[in-house]
Amino acid sequence: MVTLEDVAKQAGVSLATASRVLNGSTRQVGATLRARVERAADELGYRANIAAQTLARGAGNVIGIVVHDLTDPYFAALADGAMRTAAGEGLLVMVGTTHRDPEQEIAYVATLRAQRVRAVLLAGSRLADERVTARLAAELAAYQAGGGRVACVGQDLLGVDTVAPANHDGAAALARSLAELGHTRFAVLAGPPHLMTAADRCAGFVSAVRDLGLPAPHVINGPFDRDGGYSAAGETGDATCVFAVNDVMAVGALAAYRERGVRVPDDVSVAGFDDIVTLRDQVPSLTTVRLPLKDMGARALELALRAADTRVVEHVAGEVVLRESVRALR
Amino acid sequence: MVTLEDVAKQAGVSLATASRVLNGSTRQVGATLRARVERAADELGYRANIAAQTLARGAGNVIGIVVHDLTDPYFAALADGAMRTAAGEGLLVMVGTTHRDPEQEIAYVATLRAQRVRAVLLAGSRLADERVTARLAAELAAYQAGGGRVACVGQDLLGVDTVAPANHDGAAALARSLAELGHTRFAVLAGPPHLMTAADRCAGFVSAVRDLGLPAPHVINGPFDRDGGYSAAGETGDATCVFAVNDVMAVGALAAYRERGVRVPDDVSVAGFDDIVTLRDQVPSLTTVRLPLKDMGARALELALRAADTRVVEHVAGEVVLRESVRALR
DNA sequence: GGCACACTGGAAATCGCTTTCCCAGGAGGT
DNA sequence: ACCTCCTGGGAAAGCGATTTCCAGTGTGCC
Repeated sequence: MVTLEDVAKQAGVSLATASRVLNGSTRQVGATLRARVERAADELGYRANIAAQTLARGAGNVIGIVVHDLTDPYFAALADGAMRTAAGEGLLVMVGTTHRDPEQEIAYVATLRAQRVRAVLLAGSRLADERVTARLAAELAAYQAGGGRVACVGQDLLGVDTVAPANHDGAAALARSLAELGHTRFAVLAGPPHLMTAADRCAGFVSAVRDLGLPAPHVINGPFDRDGGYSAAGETGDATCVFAVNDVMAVGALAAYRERGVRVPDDVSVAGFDDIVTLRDQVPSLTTVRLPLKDMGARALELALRAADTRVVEHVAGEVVLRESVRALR
Repeated sequence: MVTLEDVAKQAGVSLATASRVLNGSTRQVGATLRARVERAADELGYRANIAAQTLARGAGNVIGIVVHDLTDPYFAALADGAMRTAAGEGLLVMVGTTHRDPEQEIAYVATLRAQRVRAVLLAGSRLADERVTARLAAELAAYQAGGGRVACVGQDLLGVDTVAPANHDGAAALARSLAELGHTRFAVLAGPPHLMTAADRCAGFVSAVRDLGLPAPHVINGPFDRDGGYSAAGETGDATCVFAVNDVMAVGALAAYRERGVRVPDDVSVAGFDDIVTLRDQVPSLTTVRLPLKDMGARALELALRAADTRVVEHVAGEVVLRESVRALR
C-alpha cells in the first residue's frame, strides 16, 4: 500500500506538506508544491490510511448503528433514515444486528467504543430486564465519558438523547378510533411481554379500551414477528377486532385468518402498528398507526451528532390510518 | 480515555506485557502478572483503541458491504446473510448504501479502501455503462493490490469472486413454466434497460418465449421498484401473463390491477422474481423465482474471506415457485 | 533602510498499540 | 559441573498519519 511518505518522496516535499495538501488543514500550501503533491498522489493511487488518521486526529468519522434485525422493514427504514443523514455529513456507518439478544447489544456497543466511533445509535426496543438495561447503560456511560455521543430510538430508559415513538398513545388513539366504529370486543396480539415496545403498545390499547368502559381485551402473548402474529391469531376467540402490536404480526394474522376462511374485515377487523411501506399493498390494506420511521432514524442521528449540552427526549406522534382491514359495525 | 499505558503503569508491568495479556498474543504471560494486568484493566475500564490496533497490526477486523438500498428487502436479505457470517468470524460490518448511484458506489469503495477493511462485498446489479464499471474495477484492483479481498453478488463483470444468480436462466425457466400453463401472450415489466439484473431477467424470459415459438413479449421499461411496476402495469395491453423482473415490481403491478378492477389471476396472471420473504403473504400469493438470498450473501462473504488463490464464480440457480397469481389457461 | 509580521515549508514529536529483539534465569542433557 | 535451550519479561522500533514548533522569506509600514 502506498503511504503518504511515498507520495511526499515522489513529489520531493516533506511529509507535513503532503499531509496538508491531501488531507486537509488550516494551513495553505503554495500552488507549485500543491500541484506536485497532487500529481504524485494521483500517479501512485494514494489513499489515506484512515486508521492512522483516526489515531493521529484522535477522532474518526465513523458512526455505529445497532439494530435488532435488518430484514425487519421497521429497522431497515430506521437505519436508512440515519444512513442518509450520515452520508450527508460524510460519515461512515457500521451496522450491527443483535437479533434481539441484549448481550450482543452490549457487546456491540463495547466494540463500537473500542472503535472510537463518533456516535452510536441504538434502534430497537429495550427489554424489561432492568439488570441488562443497567449494564448497557453503564457501557454507554463509559463511552460517553470518553467523548462519545449516543442516541436511541425507543423507550427513554438509557439516559441518552432519545427519539421516543408514541407507542402507548398511538395505540390508545387507535383503540378509540376502532371503538368509534362500533367495536367492543377486542383482542390484542401482544408480542412478548418483556419487550417494551410491544408492552407499551399493548398497555396503551388496553387502557384506552378500559377508559371507554368497554370489556378488557383478550391479550395474547407470543413472538414479535410474522409467525407470532400467525399463531396468536388462532386464539382471538369471539373478538370482532384484533390489534397486532406491529404490522408484520398483523400480516401474519391476516394470513392465518385467510387460511381458516375467516374473512377480514367482514368476520374480524385487524389493525397493526408502524405503517411499514413494503406492506402497504397488502390485501386487505392494513389499518395501522403510522410512524415516520425514516425521519425518526435521521432525527436520532442528528441528536447524536449535535454538540452535547443537554439531554433531549423527542416524542414522535403516531397517526392512525384507517384502511380496509377494519370495518364499522354500525 | 484510558490507554494501555495507563493499565500497564497501574499494574506495574511493561507495555508489552499488558498488550500480551489483554489483546492476545502467541506469547505466554505468567499467572501473577496476568492477573495483575487483568485487574488493572478492569478497574480502569480499559478498552483497546482499535484504530491503533489496526494501524499496528496492519489489518483490521472490519468488512464493508455496499448495497443499493437497505429498505429493499432483496438487499436487506443479502446483507443479513453476510452479516451473520461476519459476526461468526468476529468481524464488524460497515454498510454503505448507494441508492443506485454508481459514482457513490465507487466513492464508497474508495473509502473502504482507505479504511483498510479486510474485505468488500458488492451487492447489487452492475450497470450497462462500461466506463463506470471500468472505473469501479480499477478502484477494486487497487484495493486488491494492497491485499484487500473482494466479492460480489451479481453479474460477473468485475473480475472478482462472484456469486452469480441465474437471472437469465431463472427467468427462462419461469417462462417455460408459464407457457406450459397455456399462456402465449406475455408482457414483461422490464425495469431499466441499463440495469444488468433487470436486463438479464428480461432477456432470459424473452428468449425462452421465442424459443418456444411464441410471439415476442411486450417489453415495458421503467423503474426497478414498486412504483415502476405499478405504472408499467398500465401498459400491458392484451397480455394474459405479465412477468415483473422483481417481486417488488410485481406487487406494484398487482396494486395497479386491483385499482383498475383487473382480476389476478382471472383476467391476467402475474409473476415476479426473488421470492422476497416479506411479500409471501401477498394476496394473491406471488408466483416467482426463488433465490436463496441470505445464503448468497453469506456465501459471497465466505468467498471474500477465503485465502485468495484462484478466482471463483459461483452460479446460483433459481427455483420456479408457482402460486396463486398465475392460472392455467387450459 | 530597518523592524515586525504574516506565510510557507520542514523536522520531529505524537497518537496507542504490536512485535521484534535482547536479556536473565531455570530446566534438561551429557 | 558445564553448556544449551526454552521461557517470561522489558525496551524500543515501528505502523501512517497529524500537528506543533522552528526557520527562512517576502511584505507592509514607519
